[in-house]
Amino acid sequence: MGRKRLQEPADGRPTVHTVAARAGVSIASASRVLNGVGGSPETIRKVREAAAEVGYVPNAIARSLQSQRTGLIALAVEDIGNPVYVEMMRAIEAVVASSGRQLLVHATGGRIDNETALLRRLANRYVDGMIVSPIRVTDDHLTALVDSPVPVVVVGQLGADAAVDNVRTDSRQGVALAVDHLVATGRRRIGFVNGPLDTVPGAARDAGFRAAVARHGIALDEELVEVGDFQYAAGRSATERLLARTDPDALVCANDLIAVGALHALLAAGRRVPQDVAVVGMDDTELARMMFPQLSSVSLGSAERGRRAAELLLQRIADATLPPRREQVPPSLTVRASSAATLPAPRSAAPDSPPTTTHPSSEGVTA
Amino acid sequence: MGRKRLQEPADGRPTVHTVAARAGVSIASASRVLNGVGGSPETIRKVREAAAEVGYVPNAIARSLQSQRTGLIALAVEDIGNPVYVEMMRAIEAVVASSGRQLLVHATGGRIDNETALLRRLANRYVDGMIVSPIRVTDDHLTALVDSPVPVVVVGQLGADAAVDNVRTDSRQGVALAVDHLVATGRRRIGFVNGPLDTVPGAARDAGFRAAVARHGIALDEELVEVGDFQYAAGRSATERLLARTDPDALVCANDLIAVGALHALLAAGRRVPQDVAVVGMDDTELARMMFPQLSSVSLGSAERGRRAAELLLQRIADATLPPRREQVPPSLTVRASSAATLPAPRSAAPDSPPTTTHPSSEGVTA
DNA sequence: AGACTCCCCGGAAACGTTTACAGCTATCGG
DNA sequence: CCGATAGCTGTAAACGTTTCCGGGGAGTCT
Repeated sequence: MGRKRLQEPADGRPTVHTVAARAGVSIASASRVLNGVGGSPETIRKVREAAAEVGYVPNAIARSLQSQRTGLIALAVEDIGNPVYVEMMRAIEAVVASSGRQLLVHATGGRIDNETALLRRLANRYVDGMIVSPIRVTDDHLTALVDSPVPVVVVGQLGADAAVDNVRTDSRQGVALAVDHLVATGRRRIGFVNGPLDTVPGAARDAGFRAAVARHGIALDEELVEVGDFQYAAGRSATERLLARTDPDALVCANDLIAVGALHALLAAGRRVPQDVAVVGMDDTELARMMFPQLSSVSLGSAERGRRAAELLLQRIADATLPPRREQVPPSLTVRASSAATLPAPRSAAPDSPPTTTHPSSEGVTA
Repeated sequence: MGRKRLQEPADGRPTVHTVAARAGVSIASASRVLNGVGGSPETIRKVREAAAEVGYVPNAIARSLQSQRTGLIALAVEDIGNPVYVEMMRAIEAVVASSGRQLLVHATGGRIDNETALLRRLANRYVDGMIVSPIRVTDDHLTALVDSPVPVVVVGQLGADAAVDNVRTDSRQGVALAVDHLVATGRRRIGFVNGPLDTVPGAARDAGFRAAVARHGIALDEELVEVGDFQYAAGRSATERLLARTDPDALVCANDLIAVGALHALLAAGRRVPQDVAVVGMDDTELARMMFPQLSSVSLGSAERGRRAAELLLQRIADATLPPRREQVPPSLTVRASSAATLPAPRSAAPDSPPTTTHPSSEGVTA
């Protein structure tokens, strides 16, 4: 009658009230037992029994409302299909899961407004923190990052003074590794298939390529540079455009998807890889090992960056007063068949036959 | 002093109380205005103004507690790196996002206990529904599915009588398409590289392969069948084992990752594809188009299945009383370079390799 | 003018949990 | 033997929102 609270929701699902009533104790005691803090042996027994009998499962939302956290970590990346993000996601997931939390994945499609909206929406507190790997950064975006109501860690370049936890790599140096390797193996007409220049990685890689080429005293022929999206199809058509107007002996590609596209364009154009044209990709994803010939690729440590970003985030969630930190993961080059220095003898083949390639060695050599 | 409720949390973040106090109205009125239901023009103005001034953002958790839903949909798949799941995920994400919800992705790693635990954890109501694509199914699992406290849709085969929404394909028929195509192009010693037989898709594909081969009157040589995981590396080593003991003229692979591994093993063993050995993969992922030679592959409509599963789930969330439904997506075969060559029917005289006719065509022919 | 309708508003309950607080009992030390 | 202390328990507040309900005012129709 004069009960203050419905003990059994219309739903029929048991709540802590149900358990408490059945065990003949107060909800406070029930809650304490269920959380493993306090309670006499007798109470513990009764509550455990009652909970088991009614099949009680705590409501995560009510708990979150009370505890002010959800146990969810968000990850926002551009393209969930890009294997580099898959690797990063796996690494993040491992750390996040080991802290008992779950990962919520957002695909932004590279649309900046999308991402900013996401950041603003963080204010509603549905996640405890967020890892974001922005491909484009605007001022609006940056302020949204800085005064985000929940901890945010950025994977990728960011303005030097931004007060945001940040894990980055040096993709300029990454491109330099590729160029150095190609120059060292005798290549001189080195082409570059990049992603959009208005993206952070695109701009960095462009700068890195120009600097590296210049460092080797090579005058850069602008015809050797082509731009498309960071995708397979775009990489292929960009390479086709490049091949239509000039004749490179090597190609540096801004990521592995582009490199695979380039590989197809080259083979379709009758170029042999690596005999006629060496190809080096970037990100060193599983895809690089899966191609034939296997792709040389510059690792930007995406898994490692993901792992560190997740750790930074967890630390910041634990202690919001930490100063903003920045970590850097060095790039490294793995040389495989697509740019092998020593060329195996090609099979005797008709000029128009499909290109013969080197045997897929199971692994490459890390430089 | 005698205030019943703190109007301003220690946090400093504005709540609906803050807004109401600032606007000089009750929290009920504030809430109504913020939700766009009711309110006089004057009240609306005041509340909107107050909300803007304090930068109010509703707390998603409190809202969820009240409304009994979170706006989250979970997706549980075995391997987030498998492109087939990426495609499925993309399709699901599109539907889910269009309903204003968000997708929560779980990677189960194929461990069944993991998945069952996930299902049980659903009871804590953190998500409004779940799409799961189980690779193994046990009784325990099945009961967890059936009496799940929140709506669940299964992508994949499931016992005929299970009262769970279910979107499936006919992978036996899918394998049959591959075998028919290979037989029609003159292949006779057709090998099969499958995934584990204790998985649902593995078992179905095995049965489909045996039935299809038998239907063509070919006595199956058990040496032509090999089993590994549904992964690239496993596909490669399984194919190596197969090649070490016998000599197929075609390979059907249980998914595209296996097919890529097979491709590598074949090329490493000096076999030409498709001249010596034709290869057909399964799932028809982007990977199939990215390989060289491009892979023929049987599409099992993963994107379509994902899309339909998401729609079923949304419908069930809207109306829990719907009867369990089952939908089926037909498989289809796309022929590309990896199985394009027709083998001369008589095996008696074919010492010389046929001329190479394949080059990476941009697309294949759908059968 | 009175009754009826419609709309708006505020109070308060509700969602399901955790936890601060206070009261109680039992034990123990002095 | 008495006071302090420790451990357990129950009451109630709190997390932030939505929503039911009743009251009141304005407008309309008879």
